[in-house]
Amino acid sequence: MKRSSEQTRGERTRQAILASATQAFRDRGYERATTADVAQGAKVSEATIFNHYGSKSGLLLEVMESYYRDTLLELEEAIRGQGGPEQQLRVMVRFWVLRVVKDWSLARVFSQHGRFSDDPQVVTSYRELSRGLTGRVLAVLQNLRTEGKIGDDIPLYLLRDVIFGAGEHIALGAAIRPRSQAELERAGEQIVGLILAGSKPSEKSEASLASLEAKLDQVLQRLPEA
Amino acid sequence: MKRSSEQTRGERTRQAILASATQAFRDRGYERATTADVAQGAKVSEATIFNHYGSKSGLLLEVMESYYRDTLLELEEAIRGQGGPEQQLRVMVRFWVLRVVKDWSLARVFSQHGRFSDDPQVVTSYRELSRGLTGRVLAVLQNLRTEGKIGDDIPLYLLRDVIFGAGEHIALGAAIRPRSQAELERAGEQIVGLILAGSKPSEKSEASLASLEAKLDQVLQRLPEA
Amino acid sequence: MKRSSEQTRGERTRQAILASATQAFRDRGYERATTADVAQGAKVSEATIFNHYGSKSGLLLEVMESYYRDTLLELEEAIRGQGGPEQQLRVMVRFWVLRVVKDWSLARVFSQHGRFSDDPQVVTSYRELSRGLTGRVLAVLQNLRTEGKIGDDIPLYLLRDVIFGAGEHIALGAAIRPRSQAELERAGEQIVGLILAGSKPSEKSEASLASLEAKLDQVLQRLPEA
Amino acid sequence: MKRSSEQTRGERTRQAILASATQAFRDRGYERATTADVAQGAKVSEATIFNHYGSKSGLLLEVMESYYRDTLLELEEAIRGQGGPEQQLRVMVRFWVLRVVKDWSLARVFSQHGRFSDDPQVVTSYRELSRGLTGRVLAVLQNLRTEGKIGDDIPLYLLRDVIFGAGEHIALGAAIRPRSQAELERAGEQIVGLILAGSKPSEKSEASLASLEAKLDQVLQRLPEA
DNA sequence: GATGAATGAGAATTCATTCAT
DNA sequence: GATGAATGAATTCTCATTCAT
Repeated sequence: MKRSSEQTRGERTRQAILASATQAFRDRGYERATTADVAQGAKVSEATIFNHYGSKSGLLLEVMESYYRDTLLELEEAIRGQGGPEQQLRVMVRFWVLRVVKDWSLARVFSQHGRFSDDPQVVTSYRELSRGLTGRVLAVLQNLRTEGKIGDDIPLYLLRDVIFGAGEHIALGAAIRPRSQAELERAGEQIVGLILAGSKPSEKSEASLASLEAKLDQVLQRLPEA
Repeated sequence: MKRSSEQTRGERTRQAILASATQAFRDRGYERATTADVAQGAKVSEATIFNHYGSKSGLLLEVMESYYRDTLLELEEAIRGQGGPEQQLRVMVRFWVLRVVKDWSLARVFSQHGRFSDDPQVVTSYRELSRGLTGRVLAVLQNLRTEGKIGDDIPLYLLRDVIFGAGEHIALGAAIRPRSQAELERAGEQIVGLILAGSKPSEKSEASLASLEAKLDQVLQRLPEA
Repeated sequence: MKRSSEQTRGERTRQAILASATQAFRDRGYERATTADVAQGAKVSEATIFNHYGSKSGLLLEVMESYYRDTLLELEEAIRGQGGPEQQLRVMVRFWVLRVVKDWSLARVFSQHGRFSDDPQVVTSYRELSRGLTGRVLAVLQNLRTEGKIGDDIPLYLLRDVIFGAGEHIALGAAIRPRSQAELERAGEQIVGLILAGSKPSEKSEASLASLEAKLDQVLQRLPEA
Repeated sequence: MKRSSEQTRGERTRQAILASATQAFRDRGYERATTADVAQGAKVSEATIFNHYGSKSGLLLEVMESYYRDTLLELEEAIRGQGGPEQQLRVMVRFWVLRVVKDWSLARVFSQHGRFSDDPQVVTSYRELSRGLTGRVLAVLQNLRTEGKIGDDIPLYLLRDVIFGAGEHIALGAAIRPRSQAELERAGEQIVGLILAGSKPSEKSEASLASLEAKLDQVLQRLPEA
């Protein structure tokens, strides 16, 4: 009995369990999702789950890792070939808002248990994984600062917190009063707008307008009167 | 055996349970805090808890209500007598950041179970209570818009989400790398700065753009026709 | 609803559980006796067992302590008022043989898990308890040595091992081919006989021979010449 | 790929499993040694164990048989060419003490499960096997009795129980306070000494000496003073 | 008002065993 | 011969909840 894909039976089972667990954690949270739920969802026996993942927290670990891996891959994909850091930031924030709206519950499970799990591996792994994501954003913010688009007086971590925190709260609101994709993208744009406008070096922007004006004055002086 | 305060014995017991439960939920989260923990902390038997609060979720309900009531009271206190809405916003954000850093775990318990509890009363109540808090912020933001300090193009709920979301993420970061009170207050200031600067109506920059355009018109006039 | 004895309900339940557990461990051994078995035997729910004893190994601990306490008490009772150490030893060995025949399985559970339990309390406690018992025997052996009835060349611990080991093996044999109480008491006597005869200082038998010879000389002197 | 010995692959696998199982039972006891442990130790899959031995208790059966077979062989080897039965007894006891000290845990597994296994084959087989061993000792004791070195009043099974029981208890003590090989051999000698001295035909025994002495005293009283 | 005592309904985890390949 | 994969049946333990006193 062959399969088109080259997965072994075991591999397929693992995937089924992982998918079912992801769903279960999303729907019911970690503690209320039981291994029996997951087994049922994956159409395997509970014992099979333990054969593959060792423990419930081992399952969480892999759900987390797989989820972050995918997310990071999609994020890279989304910003590939985007021009400057500003454009990258726009894409990232949009991406993040949409993603967190879709998967808010899951993200919350990760952030809760990634911090407080009894299983130290979960904690360690979560820290690394989430750093992978936020680090990506911090890097772009750093580029923007280098380009002079973000002032020196505001710490980047704060902007990062604004991005991720606002994203989450939008998701949270969206859970109660659903919003269209367009609205969400717009919200993403506006967050970026807020950040760039609110944190741009203040003297400088007015300064450059002023500098333009000064140059125009020079042009005017050199031109004959109308 | 008298008591200076006029609480009955029952009332004192209720308070002890409430305090213990608050602590337990803060320390261990709702699911992992057991009624036995709470009973031990309050130095009463488990049965007494059920006499007073009927169920574990009933206990959560009262913890939540009592916490929000206190918080809202303190918030009102803090902004009492503050001048304009801008100043009020500053105070509120600073208050919120400090509060959420202190009680992040508890806030998370509320927000998690306020949304997903099996007990519908908890859900209903949470919605109202948190609206009470965010509504307070929205009102001030509305005032700022009326004063022309916030542009029409950015929805206020987004600014609210930025405030609350950023606050939470700062708290979250502070749990790993603790920050001094001064730093936190500064972060609060900067969030307000970001919001006000980033969302201020664009007349100002339009003003200088207009001035530039006027000058360009002059240039065009002085140049010979093509 | 009163009880003739002054035990509380809880106390009665504890006793019932203890009795049932003792029986279950005796009948099936520790690992194969389940907490469900014990609960059924005590006519309580499984949860009640855990309320009272905390864990299965906690239950074993108390079964062990209670059993040793009783046994030691009965032993003291049995040797109370017995004359010299030799008589005491006889009583003890007889007691021990009868006891171990009756409770061989239980003793084996203790000795197995008292040594290899994962629960360190069980191990510690077992060591103390069994020392209490064997110590009693060693003390009597020591007295016998002081009285010159046991030679210096044989270590007492060996005699102790003979007593306890032979007792167990008799019990073991009795499990296959049952023996009457009289037979068992006789076996006890014989073990003591073996020990006293086999380990008595060798000079002594020569001494008494010498004493006999001396007396015979006296007799000869008093008798008329042939 | 050749092998010097002529074992087939299957045979080699069987051996590896047997060795690993023996070790596992010794280290962890029957119940707590899992088939997974055994498989890991033998570097085969769990399924292979079942191919070869059918069940866990089938595995125990073969471990037991193989162990007793080896032990009996070594015992025969040890007493081969030893002179009289007394010398044979000495060798046997010494052998047994050393062996049981080394393999006390394993012996205990056999004796426990040989008696109480659910698998009747294990029980039957254990009975035969252990009879093979103790029978060997009984035979020698019988010879000693025939030689007049053991009195008629003490049953031989009791002496056998003393030998095996004392051996086990010495082993048990040695597990806590390790003893040198010399000490153990000495203990073996002393047990034999005890048995031979303690059970030798009673003509010379102290009881009759005492009785003789008593009669002499009577004679002396009836005789006139010298 | 308070509590000692008891419990039902799970929960995760273990483990010998089977079977298709 | 060997094994990867799967599983049924337990098993210990937890916890909110009830109720007689």
